[in-house]
Amino acid sequence: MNIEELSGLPPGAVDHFRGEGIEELYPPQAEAVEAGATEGENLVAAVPTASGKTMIAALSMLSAVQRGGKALYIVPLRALASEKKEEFEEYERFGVTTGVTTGNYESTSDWLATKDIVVATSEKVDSLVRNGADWLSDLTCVVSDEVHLIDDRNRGPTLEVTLAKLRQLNPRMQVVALSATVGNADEIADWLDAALVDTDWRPIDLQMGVHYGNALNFDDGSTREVPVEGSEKQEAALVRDILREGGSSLVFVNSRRNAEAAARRLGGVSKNELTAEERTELADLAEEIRDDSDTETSKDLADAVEHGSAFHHAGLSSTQRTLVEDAFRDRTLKVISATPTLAAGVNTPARRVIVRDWRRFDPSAGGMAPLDVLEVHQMMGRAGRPGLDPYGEAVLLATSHDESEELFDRYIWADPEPVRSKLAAEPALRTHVLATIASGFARTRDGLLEFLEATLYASQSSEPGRLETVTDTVLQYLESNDFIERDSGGSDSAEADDGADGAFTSAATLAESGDRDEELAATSLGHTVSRLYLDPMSAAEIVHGLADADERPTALGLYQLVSRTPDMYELYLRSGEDEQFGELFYEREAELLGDAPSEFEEERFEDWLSALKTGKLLEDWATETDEEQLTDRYEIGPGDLRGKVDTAEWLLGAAESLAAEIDSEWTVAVREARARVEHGVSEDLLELVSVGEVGRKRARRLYDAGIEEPADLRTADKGVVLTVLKGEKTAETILENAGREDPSMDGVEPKSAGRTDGDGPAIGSDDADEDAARTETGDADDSQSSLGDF
DNA sequence: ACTGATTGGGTCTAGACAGCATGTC
DNA sequence: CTAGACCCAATCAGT
Repeated sequence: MNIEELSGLPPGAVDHFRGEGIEELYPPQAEAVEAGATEGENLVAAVPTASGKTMIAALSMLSAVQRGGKALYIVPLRALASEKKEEFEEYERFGVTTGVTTGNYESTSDWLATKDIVVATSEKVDSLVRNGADWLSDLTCVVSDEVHLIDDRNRGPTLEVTLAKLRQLNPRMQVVALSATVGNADEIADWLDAALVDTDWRPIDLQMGVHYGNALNFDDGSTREVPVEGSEKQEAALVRDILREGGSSLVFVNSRRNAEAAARRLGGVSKNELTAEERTELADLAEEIRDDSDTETSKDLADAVEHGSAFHHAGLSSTQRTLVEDAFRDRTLKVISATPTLAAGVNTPARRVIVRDWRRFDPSAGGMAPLDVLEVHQMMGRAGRPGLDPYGEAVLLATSHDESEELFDRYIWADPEPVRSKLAAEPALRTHVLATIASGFARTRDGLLEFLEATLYASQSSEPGRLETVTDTVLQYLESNDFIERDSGGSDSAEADDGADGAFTSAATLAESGDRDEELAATSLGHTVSRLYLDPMSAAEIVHGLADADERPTALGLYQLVSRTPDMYELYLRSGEDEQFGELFYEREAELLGDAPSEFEEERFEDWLSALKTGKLLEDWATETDEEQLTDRYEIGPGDLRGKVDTAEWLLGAAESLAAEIDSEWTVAVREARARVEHGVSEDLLELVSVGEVGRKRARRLYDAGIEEPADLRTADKGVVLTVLKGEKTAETILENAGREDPSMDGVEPKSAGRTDGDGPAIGSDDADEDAARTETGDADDSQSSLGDF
C-alpha cells in the first residue's frame, strides 16, 4: 500500500512521512490500516521488533487527532518515553503536539491536557488515573507498546489494570496494542475486542543459527565457516568474522560480571580492526566516560571502550548508558556485551547478535533456568539495521552437537510462550484493589469483582473462584491495616472522609451494583497511600515503624525502615557479610524501628540484615562518603548507588506524608533524613546545600572554611570564598544564589581561610565509627578511612 | 630458584517503575 | 532436584 492512499490523517502528515523516505507501507502496516487502524478500530499488532510497529501507532494516533481526539502512548521504560517523544515531536510541523510525562520527567497534568499526543510509562498513567487527571476522559485513542509485558510478574498487572481502567473510563476509545510475536496474540485481541495482525514479517532478513565447532549453521540450511583460533572463545571468532565485513555485534550474557569480562576480552579482537581516526574517536569517548564518574566500573568501561568494545548493564550511570548506545549506533563502537537490559530497551541494532548465555540464575528455580523463548527472540530481533545492513544474523552458541540440536529445537524452531496475566498474585492485587477503591472505580465488593472481570486475567482464568478468594484475602489485609473500611450494613453513603475523586463518579456509578452488597471505601490513609503510589505493604511497614518509635528516630533507623519495604529493591547479602552486619545490628539495634525478627528465623533475619546493609549504605552516603568508596565497599555500580538513593528519596518523601497523616511527631526527623539522602550530606550541611549550585562537596569545603550557613555566604570574605570554590564564575553564581548584594568577584584575590584550626563540629560524633571517609578538601588522610570495620 | 601455566575450590548471579518540587563538581 | 563463569591461590612443569 502506498502512503498516498492513506486517508484521515492530518494534512501534511503524508508529506512528512514521504520526507522521511517512506513511500510504501510495510505489509503489517498495510494490514493494520485495512483492519481499521486509521478509523478508530481496536487493534492488536503482534509483529517482530523493528518491523514498523511505531508507524502503526503513529497512523492510529494521528488519525484520532485529526478526528478531533487525543491520544496516549504507553511505554514500558522511561528511556523509551524520551525516544518516542523525539520521534513524535516531528509532527509539530503539521500542528500535532506531543508531551511526555514520566516519574522524573517534569510536567504537570494540566499542561498535558493541551497536547494531542501524550507519552507516558504505564506506572505514570496508573498514577494519573489514581490522582484523577481530568484529561484522561478526553482520550480517544490509547496505544500500548510492548503489551506482552503484561506477562511480567512485577509490572505486568499495572499495565493490565490501567488498560482496563482507561477502557472503563472511555468505553468508545480506540485501543491499539503493540506486541512482540507471542503465542497467544489472539487471546489478547479477544480481551480487547480488537482485530488482530499477527505476522513474522520483517523488513530486513533475519537469519538465525547456532555456532558449534568451526561452523555457523543457519536455519535455512546454509553454513558459514567461522573458525575459532587458538584458545579464543566462540564469540570472539564470531565478532572478528563480522567485523571484517564491517558489521557490529551485540553479545548477550547472563550477568554483569560476564558482560564486563566479555567486553574486556572482545576489546582484544576489535582493537585490531580500527582505523586511526576511530581510535581517536574512541579515546575521546573513553575520556567522557571517565569524566562521568571515577569509579572502578567507569575505568573498566573506559578501558574497554578505547579498544572499540563496551559493556552495558544496569550498573552503569544513565550518562554512560547513553554514551555507549549512541556510539554503537554511530558505529564508533564495534561490539557491546550486554545483560538483557539492552534487549528490552532502546533501539540498538547490530549486524550480528550473539546470544552467548541462554541460561540465567533464577533463585526460584533453584539454579540456572533457561531463558524464555520470547526473551531470546527479543534479543535476536536486535539483529540487522534496516537500510544499513544487508541482513541480520542471530547466533546461539553450542559446545556440543547435542546442545546445538537442543538450541534449534528450543529457540529457533520454537514459538514464543503465551502471555499470561499475573494479576491474581497477592502483591499485585494488594496495590490495585486499593487504588481501584480509592479512585472510585468500585465502591462495593461486587463492583470490584465486576471491574476485575474486565481484565485479561479474568478472560484467561480457568479457575473461576480464584480471583474472588485472593480478592477477599486482600480486602482483609487492607482493612486490618486501616486502608479501607467495609460496611455491610446501610446503603447511606458514609464516605470515609474527604469524599474525593469526583472525576470518576460516572465510572463508579457504572461499576456499582446492588445495595445489599458490602460497601467499600478508602480511609484517608488509604487515599494517601494510593496517591503516593506505594505498595500498601510498604506503607504499613512505614506506619508501624513510625508509630513504634518512642524517641526521635535516627537517620539509620529510618533508612533501614524504608529499605525493608517491598518497594526497595534489596541489596544482596554476600557470604561473610551476615556476620559483619550481624555485628552492626547488635551495635545499633536500639536505633532500628519496629521489632527485629528473631535470629532463629533465619530467612526473615537475613532480610532484616540486608535491609540494614542498604540502610547503612544510605547512611554512609548521607555522611559524605564519596562515590568511589561506596561502590567499592558495597560492590555496586555507580548506577546502582544512584538508584538506591533515588528510591530512598522517594520512599522517605512518602514516609513524610504518611507521618503527617498519622499525626506522628517525627515528621521533621523524616524530612531531615530525606534531605540528607537527597543531597548526600550530614545534618550540619543541610542549610548550605539549599543554596543553588552548592552540592555536597562544595558545601563541605565552605563549612570547613567557617562558612556554615547561607547567611555566612552573604558576609564572608570573598577571597576565602574564591579559594574554597576555585572558579570565579561559580563563586559569583553561588554568592548570587545566596542572596548576596554584590556577588562580583572582580579583582578579588584568593585568600586562605582564616581558621585552619578547628575541624568544625564532629559529624555524627555519637557514633565513633561514623565520621571516617568523608570527602575533605585535602583528602590527604584517605587511608585512615575505616573501611569494613563495622 | 623463578616464572608461567594449570588446576581446584569458593563464590556469586538481570532488571528499574513511582511522589514532589527544582537544579551537580 | 538442576549451572557455569570467574577469581584467586596453590601447585606443577619447564627453563
